[in-house]
Amino acid sequence: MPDAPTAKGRATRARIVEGAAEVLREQGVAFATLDDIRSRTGTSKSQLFHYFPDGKDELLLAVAQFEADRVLADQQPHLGRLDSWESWQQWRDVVVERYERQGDHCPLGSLFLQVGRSRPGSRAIVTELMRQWQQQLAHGMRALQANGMVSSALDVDRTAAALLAGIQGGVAIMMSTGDSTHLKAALDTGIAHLRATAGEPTARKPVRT
Amino acid sequence: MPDAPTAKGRATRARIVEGAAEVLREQGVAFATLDDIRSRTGTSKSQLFHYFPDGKDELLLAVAQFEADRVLADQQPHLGRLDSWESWQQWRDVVVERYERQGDHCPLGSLFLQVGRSRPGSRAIVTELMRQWQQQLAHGMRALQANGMVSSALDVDRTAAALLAGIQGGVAIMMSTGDSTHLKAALDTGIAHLRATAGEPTARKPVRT
DNA sequence: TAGAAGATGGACCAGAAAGTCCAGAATGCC
DNA sequence: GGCATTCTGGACTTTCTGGTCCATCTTCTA
Repeated sequence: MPDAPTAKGRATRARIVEGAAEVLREQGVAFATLDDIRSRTGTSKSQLFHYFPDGKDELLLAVAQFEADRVLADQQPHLGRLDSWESWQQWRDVVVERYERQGDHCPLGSLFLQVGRSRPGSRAIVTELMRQWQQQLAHGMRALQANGMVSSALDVDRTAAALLAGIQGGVAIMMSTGDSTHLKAALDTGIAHLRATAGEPTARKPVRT
Repeated sequence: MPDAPTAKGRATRARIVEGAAEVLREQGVAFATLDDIRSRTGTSKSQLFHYFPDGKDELLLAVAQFEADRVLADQQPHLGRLDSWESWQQWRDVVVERYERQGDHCPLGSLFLQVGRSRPGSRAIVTELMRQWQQQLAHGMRALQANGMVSSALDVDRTAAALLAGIQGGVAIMMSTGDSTHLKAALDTGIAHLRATAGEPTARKPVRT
């Protein structure tokens, strides 16, 4: 049941997904019950199973997709325009701010664990998110190369992969410890690494916390 | 009940923790029941609650500590002797190999989610693990500095934090996608970043957080 | 050796939560 | 307006699982 036939149905379905996302973010996937979601969204049990016939797993998967879409959307328009040091810096700040605001909860990570890595669905969502994210980072790095701001010898794909890993790990550590130091370190070091290849041995000091 | 009075009791307790760790790694925390653990370890319900009076949460926490201890132990002795490029490379290989073998399951991450970040216990375990890990990385970097192989102006703590974040993220991505590319990229880029500072007496300005 | 403390087995309980079902209201379509 | 489809409400069932309880066996100690 990907789409409901009527407008009313679609609205209800959307309400369920969004409300479920809220509940999951607040309580954690492991502790959220269908009844919590039901009461939060003002729906009945039958509605939940009407729109998600395969039950909780299907709903969780829908929420995962919903959250995954937000991840990249929240980084725009900066992520799409990484063609100057300034825009990289702005993007960096947005990422830090977004995850600091999100607090100590990773909707996607926990959803993934709950639904189970075996399910192709959940894996596909995460894989695709990572692919797009990394691709946009790489695109930004190539833009810098085109502007002569970064060495053309830089292995863009590997560097983008490393930066993405740093972000993910920084977020993960922040979820665990409540401290965003590692996220900032990963971002700043990653950007510094780019700058270091610019060919200028002169130092820069543009990073702020 | 941190320790059992008799040797037999201690052995049973250890058997429970180790068996539980196996079950959790195989099935995932979300799907493992006390009965699974009970049958795997050849114990009875009463034994479980005899050694872990606070029930499942306490057992999970003990398993988390058990797994956390293994993480650093598995990286030794390399992690403790990061004083040459060769040893860094060996350590890098061990980390990749360890996590590739572990497959698509992160015992610690899922345990953390299940027990709940609110609990001080689980947070403390992860925080302490990250602290020690990062400290050993920083120690290795300082050894390189002492040998003149890395610029003395390098902000060791920040670089170590970034590298740690990269590892965590690389592992997380590997869990999700089954691909260790990001982990390798994070490690290799991190080490390359160190090497790049080798001949630079003039330093980038370190950034404090 | 006898009593106490610890360890073990397993039946039993209680609550929770996913999922089912059907009646009835709303809505869209001709 | 009337029929068909969709949507909604909520009671009910069923299964699962964490946790309790107590009787019994083993081990240690005085």
